[in-house]
Amino acid sequence: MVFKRKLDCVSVAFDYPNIPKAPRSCRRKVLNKSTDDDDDAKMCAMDLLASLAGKILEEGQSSSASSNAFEGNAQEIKQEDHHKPVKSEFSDQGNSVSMPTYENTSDKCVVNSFSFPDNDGILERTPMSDHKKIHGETGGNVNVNTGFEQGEAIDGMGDGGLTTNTCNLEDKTALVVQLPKPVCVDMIPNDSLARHGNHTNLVRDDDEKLYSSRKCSNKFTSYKSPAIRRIRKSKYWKQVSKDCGHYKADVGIKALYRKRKSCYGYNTWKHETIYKRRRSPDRSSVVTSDGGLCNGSVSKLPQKRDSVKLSIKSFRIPELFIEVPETATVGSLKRTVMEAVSVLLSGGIRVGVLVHGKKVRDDKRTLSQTGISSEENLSNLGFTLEPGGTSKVPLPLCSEDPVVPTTEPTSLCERSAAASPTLDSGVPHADDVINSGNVVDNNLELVPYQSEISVDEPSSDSRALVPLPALEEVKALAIVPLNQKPKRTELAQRRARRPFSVTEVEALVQAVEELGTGRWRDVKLRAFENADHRTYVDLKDKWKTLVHTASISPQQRRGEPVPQELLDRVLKAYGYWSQHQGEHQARGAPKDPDMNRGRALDSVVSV
DNA sequence: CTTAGGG
DNA sequence: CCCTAAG
Repeated sequence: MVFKRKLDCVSVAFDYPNIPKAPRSCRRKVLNKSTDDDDDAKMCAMDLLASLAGKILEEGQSSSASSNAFEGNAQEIKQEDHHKPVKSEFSDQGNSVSMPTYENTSDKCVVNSFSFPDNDGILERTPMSDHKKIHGETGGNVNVNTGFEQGEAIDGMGDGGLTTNTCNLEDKTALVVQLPKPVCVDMIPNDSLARHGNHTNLVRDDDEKLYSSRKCSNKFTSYKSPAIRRIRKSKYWKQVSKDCGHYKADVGIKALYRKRKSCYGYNTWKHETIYKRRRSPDRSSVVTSDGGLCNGSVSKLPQKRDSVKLSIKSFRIPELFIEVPETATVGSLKRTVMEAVSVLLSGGIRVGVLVHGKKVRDDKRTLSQTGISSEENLSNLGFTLEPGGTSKVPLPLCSEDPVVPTTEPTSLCERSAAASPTLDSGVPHADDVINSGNVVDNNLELVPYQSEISVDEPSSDSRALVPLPALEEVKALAIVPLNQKPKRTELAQRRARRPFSVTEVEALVQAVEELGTGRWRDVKLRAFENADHRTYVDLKDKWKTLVHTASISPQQRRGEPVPQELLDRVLKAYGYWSQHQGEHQARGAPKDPDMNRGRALDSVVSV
């Protein structure tokens, strides 16, 4: 019961309903993609904890108060949040990284770690450049550390109880969710525990350093028009990659950028799923999400006296990249981190149990059979978090219109209004907004670093990875993510394809006829001012293909057929402007007779 | 930031 | 659609 409450509490932490959709992306897909033969249940973060606990507990305290507990906790948390000065979030422990002086408004950071033992959350930021240092000079492979590499280090407890103080990874790139204060999983009803659960203080992990680098900061500051807005990237990102010194980071950031920019990413929060699971009526001490774990499998232990008590001190999750404009509120920052974590965890995580450093794969075995008992030296017990859980949530689709903010449908657990004024609104508040109105663009970027991992040569990357933990098992685990879904990643990074409609083509042709082929920005402004997803580069490219299309035989054309009439105009304009470079550059439709002579230009569709 | 052009 | 070089 007690432990249950605790779990609920934890779960609550992840339940952020109305979070303004940060760019979710397909990364999530990656996370969910992994398939494992293991019987390990695939579960979400909360479930994870629950599972662990349940697995180890001898007696399945079938508490039925889950729902209530859950809600109750949620409430409390909200209050807590409310009372907590925003400031403390970052200034605690003096460890918190003081924000360097940024010149720009937005910074991309790597969240190396954060923990949430009690109630405070401290987020540290790390500048890419430093990030590199931190992770060693393993080249751009640092990121490969995606997975949950391993867990271990269990601090035995003398009093018969088992305390798994840590379940973390060596990987420093991992985002650490730590529960410094042991979350006791104890069968013995204990109010203190329950209370404890409601007051989680975030404790900063001193081992993990996060920095911010101005290099990684950017200039997504004040855009004026959508057109302009959507143009800063390549250079910028390039810079970042250079500064950061590693490819992976570059990739990740780019992805972030894109996502933020136009919500091309897929909205993949799984809050809903998480929530549902949590709410599941038969959700007991053990979560059985995918036929994986079940109470039965772990309640073999003979008697109560042989029960095993343990507490999981911390879990570490893969590194996350977060981009937050300086103008963002603390609240949005919180949400960002929360979302990142939620996505990551909900994406699918499995728990591995290590006994004496060896992974126990047989879920059917009892703890005692496995050597886990109160009489054993529990320090031999370890847990690992493995990516690879399979999410059942359907892949999110890319929102067609980036301008339309997606509001979290599942706001069962209302977000604390106290956290930030902007919290309850799907739409960022003024202080959150950088751009003129594209909500999406203002959303924070979160990308599980893991998903950013190698794309082309996973094998080589994994090889060059950061030093892996000593344990063989651990190594294997660490590599899993890499080999599991490397390819997918690439796709996620690319902007979704959006074939031009005939209408768009027409508008483009029209504009080019009037402006020529060397003024894409103007074309954009004139004909695609409101098409945020069409950059002038896109238009230029489209024109390029149009010219090509018009030059080939209809049989060779693909995709939605473009009316020959338009193609004719394309060639006409192409020919015209090819001979009149520099002319009419000023503006206005070309009056050159040649242009109109060949065909009835006058019939051009107006606006 | 824009263009222009190759990938 | 991406990336880059160049202005």
